[in-house]
Amino acid sequence: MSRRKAAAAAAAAGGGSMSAMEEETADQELRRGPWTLEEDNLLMSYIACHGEGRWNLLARCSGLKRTGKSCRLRWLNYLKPDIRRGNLTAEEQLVILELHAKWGNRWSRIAQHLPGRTDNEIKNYWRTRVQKQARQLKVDANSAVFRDAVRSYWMPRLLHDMAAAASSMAAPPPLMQQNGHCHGGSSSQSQSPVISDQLQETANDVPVRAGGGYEYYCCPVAVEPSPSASTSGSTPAAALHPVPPVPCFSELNWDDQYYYSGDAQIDGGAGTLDSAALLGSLGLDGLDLGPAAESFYSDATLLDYLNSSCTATAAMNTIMSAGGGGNYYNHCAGGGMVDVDHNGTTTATCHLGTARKLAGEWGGGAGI
DNA sequence: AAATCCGACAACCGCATCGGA
DNA sequence: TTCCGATGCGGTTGTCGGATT
Repeated sequence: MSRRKAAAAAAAAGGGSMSAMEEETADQELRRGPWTLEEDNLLMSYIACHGEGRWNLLARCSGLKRTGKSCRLRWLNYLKPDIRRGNLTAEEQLVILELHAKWGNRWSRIAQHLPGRTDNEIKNYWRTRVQKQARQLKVDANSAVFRDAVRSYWMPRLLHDMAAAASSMAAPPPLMQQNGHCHGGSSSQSQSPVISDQLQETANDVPVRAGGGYEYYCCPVAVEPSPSASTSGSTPAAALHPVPPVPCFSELNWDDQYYYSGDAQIDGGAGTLDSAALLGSLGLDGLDLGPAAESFYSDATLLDYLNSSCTATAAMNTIMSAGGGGNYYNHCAGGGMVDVDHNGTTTATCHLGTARKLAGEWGGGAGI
């Protein structure tokens, strides 16, 4: 749009038609482009006195030579006091990836679940980071292949970053390092995940789930969130996940799980997992598994998963959840992950190699 | 050192929706 | 019911600074 057009629009928004001369005047006076400090101060002081809203009136009365739209955008995206600045955390990125998979380009809706973040910021993140990865893979960012790749590689990576950040004193779990796909122990910042290689591999592997050395157990299921619980929790992720009225992980019989071999389910009842020993082996002594277990929200599908997957991985999920302090994801285990999204999707992914490793290390692996 | 490229993000635009007259 | 202004939303562009050539 030309500046003249913008000026005309601004004048129209101001409430009346204008003559050619008035249009010319508006054209000359209307400011565009980056905001100056003086303009910001003017806008902030006006809003401090009169409050938000009535943006066109604000634009006319504040002395700002801007359109009401421009004022609103500047305030909402930059000046508003509760705006969070800085890089998106791994947790926030996870939320974005999850919610975008669910809702698509509903930036404003997604932003509602990330307090302090604007739709514009999320949109930019998606375009600059996520779509870039898709471009490099030569796949559509909205394609199933890309979503699979994100879920299988990017998300676990972010989960690992979250856990590492929350339990920085603890050494990375051994199983996190023995899987080349999980970037275990990587200290690279989560803000700019370098996943192209992994996603490239994923793009090749995902369509061939069997026989590529991977076995997945994925079980998406819709779970409507409880509106009343949407405000619980102090973190954005916590706010996303109300406690469901279903049995939690702690109620499961740890001695009566099954191991998932990919080819067959093998009764793992003989392998008793000692949670304390598990914690110790991970350098997470003293962690209270209770809250972690509580955070391991469950539903019928998740229980199905637990009954058909690796006990050790499930334990790892719980432990990492405790280490991460979050109750959103439960957690990357060397390429395997359980994702319990209480806004809609439960997805469990188990990496066979990890299952074997865990089972072998921790005493329940007979037959895997 | 200059030119170019590229990522990040602020800002703009058109359109849709809402609400009041 | 219709009109119109205000507001919100998503797509796109512009700008800037750092990295690379």
